[in-house]
Amino acid sequence: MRKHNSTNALNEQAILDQCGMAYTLSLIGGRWKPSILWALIRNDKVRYSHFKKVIPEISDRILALHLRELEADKLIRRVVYAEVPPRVEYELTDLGRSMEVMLEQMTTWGAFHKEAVKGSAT
Amino acid sequence: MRKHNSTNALNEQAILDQCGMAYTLSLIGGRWKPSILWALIRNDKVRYSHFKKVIPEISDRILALHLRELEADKLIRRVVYAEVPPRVEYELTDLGRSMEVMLEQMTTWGAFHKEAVKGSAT
DNA sequence: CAGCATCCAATGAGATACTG
DNA sequence: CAGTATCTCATTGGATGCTG
Repeated sequence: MRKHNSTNALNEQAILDQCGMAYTLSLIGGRWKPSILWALIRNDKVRYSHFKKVIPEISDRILALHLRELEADKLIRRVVYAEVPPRVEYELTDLGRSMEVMLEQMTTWGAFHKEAVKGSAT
Repeated sequence: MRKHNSTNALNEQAILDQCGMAYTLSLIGGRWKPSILWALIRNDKVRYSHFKKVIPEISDRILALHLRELEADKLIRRVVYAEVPPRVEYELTDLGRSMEVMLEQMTTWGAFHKEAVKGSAT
């Protein structure tokens, strides 16, 4: 059977359900989500254009897409100012803030791991 | 320019370099890696066939592939017993153990987030 | 400025069959 | 038992151009 309705997607669903860890990964697992989150953590409010400044390589599509996903996951909030030159700011929600420690730990561990591997890790 | 040597890959490299968080994600970011790691955390030694028991949906290819990656990243160790019926056991390295707390935190946060979103998250 | 829409490329994952 | 090889498909990410 070649044409099933995506084993991949089904599998993912199953995993997300059974393992909170995979669930978490799915929330922050986009290519650029770490960078976006990071920018939000360091700055209270971030404008669309600011994202593009701190993450120059990202494309509009991906940025907008990831922002929407994060918003849908209640991690960030989108604040629109109905002004003449459109202005939109993004900020972390409480939920978003609640993952700061986790993200910092990931950063720390990542650095630690990188060191260990470079050296003579077991 | 359509045919560069993978912007995607280059981007990923750049991210990994600047952000330990993304680096960490890249280590545990495979579809099944969480499950594999989880199995390793709960059991000291896990045989190839055991993985397939606890993760029935995984295919041989992906399992072997992920195991190799984790091994390359020094997170797990592959112990081969040159016996008549081939036996191979996998276990966490010290480095692998060092991420237990992080993974647990991710699990906890994931559960927390799931609850929050289900309710009336901000 | 902020952001969609369309289209294309690259990666990751799955099925199946075969081997030491 | 514990894989490997090949091949295909799904998903994700990227480039470009257009709009309110």
